[in-house]
Amino acid sequence: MTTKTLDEPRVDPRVTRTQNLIRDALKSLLSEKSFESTSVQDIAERATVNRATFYAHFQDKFALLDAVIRDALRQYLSEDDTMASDVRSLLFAVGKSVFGFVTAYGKCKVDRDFEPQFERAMEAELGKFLAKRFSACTAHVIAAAMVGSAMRWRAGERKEPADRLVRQIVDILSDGVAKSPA
Amino acid sequence: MTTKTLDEPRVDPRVTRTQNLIRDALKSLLSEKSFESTSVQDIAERATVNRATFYAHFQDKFALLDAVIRDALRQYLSEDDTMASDVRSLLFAVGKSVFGFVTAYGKCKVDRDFEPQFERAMEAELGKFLAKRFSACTAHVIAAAMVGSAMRWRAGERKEPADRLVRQIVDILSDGVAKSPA
DNA sequence: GCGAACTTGTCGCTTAGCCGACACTAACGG
DNA sequence: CCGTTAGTGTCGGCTAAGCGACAAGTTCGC
Repeated sequence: MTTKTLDEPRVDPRVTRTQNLIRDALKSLLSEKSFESTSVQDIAERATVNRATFYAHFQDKFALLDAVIRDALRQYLSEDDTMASDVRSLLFAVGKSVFGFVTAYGKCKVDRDFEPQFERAMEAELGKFLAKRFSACTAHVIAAAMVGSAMRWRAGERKEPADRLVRQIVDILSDGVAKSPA
Repeated sequence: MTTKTLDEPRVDPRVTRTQNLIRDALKSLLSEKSFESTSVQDIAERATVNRATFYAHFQDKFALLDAVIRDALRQYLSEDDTMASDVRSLLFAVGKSVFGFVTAYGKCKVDRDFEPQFERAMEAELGKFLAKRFSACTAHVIAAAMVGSAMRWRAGERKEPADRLVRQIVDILSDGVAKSPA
């Protein structure tokens, strides 16, 4: 059962195609060079799309990066067993998704533009996902905790095993800070 | 040194893109099903291109197959050391290219439409290539001999080693039938 | 300081591609 | 036999994408 709610507003196939071309172009470029040193021209060229066409679809390269990251994370979140009913297993599944996602993007060149965008996009998308299960406030607390931890772990070059870290985070979130060991 | 003769008539990037999309679509489909059972609709769909657009670029699916095959063979012929000056090594290099090419297309489903088209396209393209070195008549004799042998070899499921066969063909072509063993 | 080279957004005009519909042919199956 | 289904090739009207040029901003090195 795909999510076909029947009221899709008909989208020109050219539009979806060029959007995909542009998205793929950025992904491909990010595996070669830093986001900072990647220009809109580079992206358009790689996508075999005119530069003006790029701007017809995205406000700038940051908006594109945002879209790409959010889509990819949504993919991760939908695949996993994130449909668990009880809170602990749900959180654990989500945590695994997030850390898996961060690992997948581990090869991207780290630069001043990429990192904050990466974090912001993840947090927003994860928040949106969690809002289906929790109150808005709770959802964003969880999202911030998960993403923040993952980014810290990423920056530390992932020395700790992800699973153990995720378990700790889940413990803290579900039982509260008070009950966690000093 | 690429062949930029300076008088290229400027081609719209959309055109080259859709042509590539269509070509790739056919290649991709041929690795899954027979050419016969592949419709123009299938190709257009896979290429994310409208069916009408297909007809703006190719007369029908046969013309497309022709173009795809010829392009691929040209690739093979340009890569190899087919620039040899003496006739024997030139013929040998060409023979290797042709047999290599046929091998590469060995996985394609064999059907009533594909085979003749395959042979015709190869022969034409190879003839064109050889015409740069030989008279038109000679070129086509060689092309027919090479391609015919390769197709026969292909039909026999390639029992003989290609190298030995190519050597025999080269011997016959360069020294004449009279001198070859019975 | 000041050009040179490069990027960014944006605009009007042109063009390739999408759509829907059309008349046709071919292969089935009741 | 004729209705059903699927494919083919073509057409006129609409729309997204390409082009070239523009002003404006950045980063150089001289």
